[in-house]
Amino acid sequence: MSKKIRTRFAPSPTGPLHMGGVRTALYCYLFAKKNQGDFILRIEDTDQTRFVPGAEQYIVDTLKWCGIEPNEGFEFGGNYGPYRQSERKAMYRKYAEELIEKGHAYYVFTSDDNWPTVKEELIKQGNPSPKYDNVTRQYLKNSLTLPADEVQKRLEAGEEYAIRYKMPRNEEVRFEDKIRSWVSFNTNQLDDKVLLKSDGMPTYHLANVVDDHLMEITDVVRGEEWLPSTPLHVKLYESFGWEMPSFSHLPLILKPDGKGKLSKRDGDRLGFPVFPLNWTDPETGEQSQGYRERGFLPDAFVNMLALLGWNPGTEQEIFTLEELVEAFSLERVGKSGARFDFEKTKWFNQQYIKSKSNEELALLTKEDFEKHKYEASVEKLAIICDLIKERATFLHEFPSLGYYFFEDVREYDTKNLVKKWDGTKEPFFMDLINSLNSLETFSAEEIETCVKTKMEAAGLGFGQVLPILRISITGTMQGPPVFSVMSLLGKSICSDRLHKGITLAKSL
RNA sequence: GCUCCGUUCGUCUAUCGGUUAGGACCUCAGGUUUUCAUCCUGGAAAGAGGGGUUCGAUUCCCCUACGGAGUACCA
Repeated sequence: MSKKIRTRFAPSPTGPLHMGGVRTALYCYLFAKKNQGDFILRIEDTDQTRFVPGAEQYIVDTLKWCGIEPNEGFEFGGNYGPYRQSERKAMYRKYAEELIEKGHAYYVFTSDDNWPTVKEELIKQGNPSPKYDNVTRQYLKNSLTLPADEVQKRLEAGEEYAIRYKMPRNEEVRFEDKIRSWVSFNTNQLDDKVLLKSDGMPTYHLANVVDDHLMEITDVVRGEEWLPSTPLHVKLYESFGWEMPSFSHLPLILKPDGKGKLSKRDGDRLGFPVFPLNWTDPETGEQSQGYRERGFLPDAFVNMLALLGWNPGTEQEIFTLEELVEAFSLERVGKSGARFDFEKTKWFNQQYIKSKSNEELALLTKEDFEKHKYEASVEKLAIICDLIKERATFLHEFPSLGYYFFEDVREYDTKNLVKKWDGTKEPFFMDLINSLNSLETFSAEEIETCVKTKMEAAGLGFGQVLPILRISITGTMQGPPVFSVMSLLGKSICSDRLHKGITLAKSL
């Protein structure tokens, strides 16, 4: 019996969760669920200077909206807490010191740490990125170069210090990435990363390894930007003597045009959201629109994200969350970055809107209708949704697509009305109105047969009658079948609008 | 600069040495629909370049080019 699979999503609360982050969370979730495992949310807030109020709640809200709720974690409970690293602060120093005892790390006292100045000097000399590494540390002031008794004295005096990892020289570090297969680095390229900062907080590197171990994480699924620091994490596991999790580094989501990864700027520039939910920056008050508020269904958003970088190897494109869980595997995640395509994203949403039942849509859009002061029962809304859903890409389009069910025609397509109208048709339409008024049930079928018989009797064709009818009723040549619209509108409104339409036609 | 990762239609991608290189978005042309949308049919559209290995490479290896990420007491 192998260990239970446990994955974690570990964002830092520095702002709204980017859609790339959501995708990482989604893949973590899918992988865990696929293997009957647990999905955990851990907040990585070890850099307290970058904390943004509201960001943690945003993460929680996003996961909930997407339907990928953690089994345990921040705000979700569990036995491995606390799940916020700032609340775990006290425990990290012990682990850093364990490394020092084992000879894998060393102290750097803040008071005489000459690295910042040395580094600046090296940059001036043309070294693009000087490293605090196994060579330079010999010439820098730290517990390796200071006399042992002095180090001891300073420690006892309570001097402030940071702890750095002592990266060994010329060692090959290999690890297997589930997406990229074997990756190797030489430690000579690596530097002595800070493990514990002088404020007592761990850096990501220490915290992530310690917490993943303590939380019994079996599979680390994270963004590609972590690939270069993975050898350090591997060395850390080795130094502690801990079992290593598997690693999977996800490719980036790229901007639709040009170069580089997708950023908030691209969304503003090209007119699409990059965040799942609305976000107001607490500092600047700047607003960013979310997918939810833009009228996207969470399942469509999730489906799109899932296929951006992963594919099942079949031609299926529409997946429920359950189906995604069933079909998912990390091995089928692509290696290269995927350019984001908003057109395709819209297509997904359209597919999901079409596939929803009329009742679901009614419930989903009720609020949008009410925002426009359009009140109707869910039953009636369902009928309206049925008529317009194939014409909608976004949820919020429903009210405008069906506004004429709630208020008078705002704007007439006079161009087409003029084209189709001539005075000789007036008697026909007056007669038609009378006949319609005498109809029993005013059902779509009944209206249609009525119009047809009248038309035939008068020797008129669809093309001569329908456009006028349609424009009178809805103002436009576009839209759902007129007879259904008329039926829903009812006899008296139709009669009124027809009269109005004819009057308008005559005046043009 | 250095390290690592990557490279199939405009975009997302399938292909695990032999295919007319398949699908989807977009796009174009038809058809259904009184209109629009939906839907259906069809078209256009791809293996970065150069070397190998092989009877045979999109597929395996190397080089080049290009792209990306990292290079903080940020995550």
